[in-house]
Amino acid sequence: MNSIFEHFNKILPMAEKEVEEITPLLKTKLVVKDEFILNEGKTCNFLAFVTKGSFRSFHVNSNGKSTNLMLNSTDEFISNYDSYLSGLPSNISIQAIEISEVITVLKKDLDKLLETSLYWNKLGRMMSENMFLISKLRLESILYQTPKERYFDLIKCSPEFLKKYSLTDISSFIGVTLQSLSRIRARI
Amino acid sequence: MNSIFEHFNKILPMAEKEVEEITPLLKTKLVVKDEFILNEGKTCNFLAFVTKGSFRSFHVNSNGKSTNLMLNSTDEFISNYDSYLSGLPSNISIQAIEISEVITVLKKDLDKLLETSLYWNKLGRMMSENMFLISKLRLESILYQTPKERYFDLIKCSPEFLKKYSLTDISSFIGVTLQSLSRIRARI
DNA sequence: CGCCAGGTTGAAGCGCTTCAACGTCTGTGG
DNA sequence: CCACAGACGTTGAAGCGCTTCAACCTGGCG
Repeated sequence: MNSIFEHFNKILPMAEKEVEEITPLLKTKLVVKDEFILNEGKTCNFLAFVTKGSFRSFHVNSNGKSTNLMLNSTDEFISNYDSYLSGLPSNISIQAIEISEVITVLKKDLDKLLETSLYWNKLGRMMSENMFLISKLRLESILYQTPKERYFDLIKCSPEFLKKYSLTDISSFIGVTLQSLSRIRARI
Repeated sequence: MNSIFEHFNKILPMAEKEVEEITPLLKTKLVVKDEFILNEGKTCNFLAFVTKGSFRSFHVNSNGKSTNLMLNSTDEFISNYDSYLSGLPSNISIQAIEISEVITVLKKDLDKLLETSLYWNKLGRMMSENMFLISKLRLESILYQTPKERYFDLIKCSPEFLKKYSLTDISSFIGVTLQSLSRIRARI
């Protein structure tokens, strides 16, 4: 549980009261390689915090083409946040890339805290803001940059990406085929 | 002021107290055609609610290519929300497409309300959630769909788009050149 | 009338996709 | 210890869609 408390504390320091409120709501879960923690078509009724391993969130479009929306690893939250917020079915699936461990909390439990607690509303607002910033960064890189620029920015800003994820997953994240990424890498 | 109150009330009903808190912070502003209400490089220290007219938010990349991030019209908020949240310089400019009117509120004033008010924290969280949903929808349409699909989805879901905005602005919003959009439209 | 903004159309070129073949590394079973 | 399969990545060739540069059309306005 410690890593998720540290994470919350970094965003907005918790008092004793908040620790007591959230602790009974948290569940630790082991996930095997290739296991799905969310399936397209189901509503995402939880948030999960990665304590070990890594995950890919991907969408399959009407032509059967699969695209990685997000790649996430330790100390990051994974969920289909729009399905979580709206209660609508998820249009993405989330799958473990390797053997992993997550801490989960259910929406129905968090919603109870949001009714009255200023702390959890502030934290919720800050987390939504953060989700927004991540989503907007991703949108801007797709809108403003070429695949080549996206790749080189990615490995410049977070070189560990290449170690954490396969080129197949990275190419899908960048929005090109594996072959194109291979050629982008070849002509350095 | 009425339209922004209606907007807030739709998201989360206000009590007398909240109306009194927010009213002195709101300023109405007229904007002429082509006027910038935010310039790239400046920090966005306000939120603006459109009561009349329309705006485009656009980015100019390192090659000088300009791309419309958002197109907005009446009863919508405009701001560079990430610059607003982070305090960092904006990477986009916001320009009036036609003669317009907005209601603005400054971040420093809103931040004061956020310190103590449960209402404004709830509303802030819901607005962040909404900004996130908009940004994610946009990201997904760019990531998962072809320009052709984006265009036809756009005019199917909001036919008024074609009346509100020029094809030049729409093409830049969709992420193709004006010429390509023209050809997409031609081969129906 | 002439100008200009907004949109269309044509032709050449480039980048990404697709399909396909081929390397390379790793784990597994004979 | 070798043979083989399977996952992952590279490379080749053909094709398609978008871009670029350019010419042209049209309606609105001074």
